[in-house]
Amino acid sequence: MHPDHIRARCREELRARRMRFTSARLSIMDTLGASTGHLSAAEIHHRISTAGGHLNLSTVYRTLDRLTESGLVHRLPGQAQVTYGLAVEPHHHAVCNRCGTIQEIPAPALADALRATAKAIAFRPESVVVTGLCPACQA
Amino acid sequence: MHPDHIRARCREELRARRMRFTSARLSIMDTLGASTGHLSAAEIHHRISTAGGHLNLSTVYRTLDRLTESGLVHRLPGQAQVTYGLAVEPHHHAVCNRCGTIQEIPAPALADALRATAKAIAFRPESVVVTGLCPACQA
DNA sequence: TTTCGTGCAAATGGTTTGCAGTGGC
DNA sequence: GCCACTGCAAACCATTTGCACGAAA
Repeated sequence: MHPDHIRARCREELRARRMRFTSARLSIMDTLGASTGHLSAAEIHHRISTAGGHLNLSTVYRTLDRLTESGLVHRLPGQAQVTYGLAVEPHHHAVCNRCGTIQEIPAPALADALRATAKAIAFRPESVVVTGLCPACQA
Repeated sequence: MHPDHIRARCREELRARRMRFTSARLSIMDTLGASTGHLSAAEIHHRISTAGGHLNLSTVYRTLDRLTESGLVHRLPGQAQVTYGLAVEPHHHAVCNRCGTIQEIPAPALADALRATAKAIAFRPESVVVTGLCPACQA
């Protein structure tokens, strides 16, 4: 996603929720936007540091919490640690039970079935995580 | 699942993998079989203790690892802790992002779409976790 | 100026590990 | 008897929390 677009969206969403637009929030959104996959809190912190930024790890955690609550960021529990990604749109993942690799799933087929199934139990779905074995680990 | 059936299956699977049939493994399998939902390591440990059994918590973890590797048990990463359940068959769950409640999803519709989608990326699916908001938390 | 957000450091708690002893095969 | 498995206690490490300072509105 384009940095300017992220900045704009971030500002807008934060304002809508009466949350302040801070550099911590922006740099985390930027970092997530610059990454193709999901990142852990530690990875985000590391990337910001490497890029010359400065942000305390506990602030990363707190900020991710707020952003998750606000719906800007999406949380994905993993085997050992939680990872985060920009909440772009219904976003489906395949997580390998052995090596932990996360890959995106092209959603269309799944989306319809999901909607129907979720409706049956009054559940409002945000994303689907399929766990199993990735191609490499099937050996 | 019936205790005798569990015991038999446990013995059989363990033997097939040259793993020993121990009381720790059996009591964990029993505990999981007696529960309708998934349980955390701590809950399993607590239930065994309450039932008069004795099993060290670290043994519970190690045993669950081995059983998971063996495919007897199924691991489900949650927000704060990992939970485990008997690996009975493609098993689908809806996990609430807010309260963490796990509910089962009647699978049929989802299962077909899943199979097709997974095949496209050569992923071998074991289970599907839908995250979102449960009915109670949609308020 | 009033809150809300952040840095820092210490605490928390689920999970892992080293080592010595025990039980399955 | 051999070696995988277990108990115990200590270590680990991701995440959380308390408090005081600093910055957004």
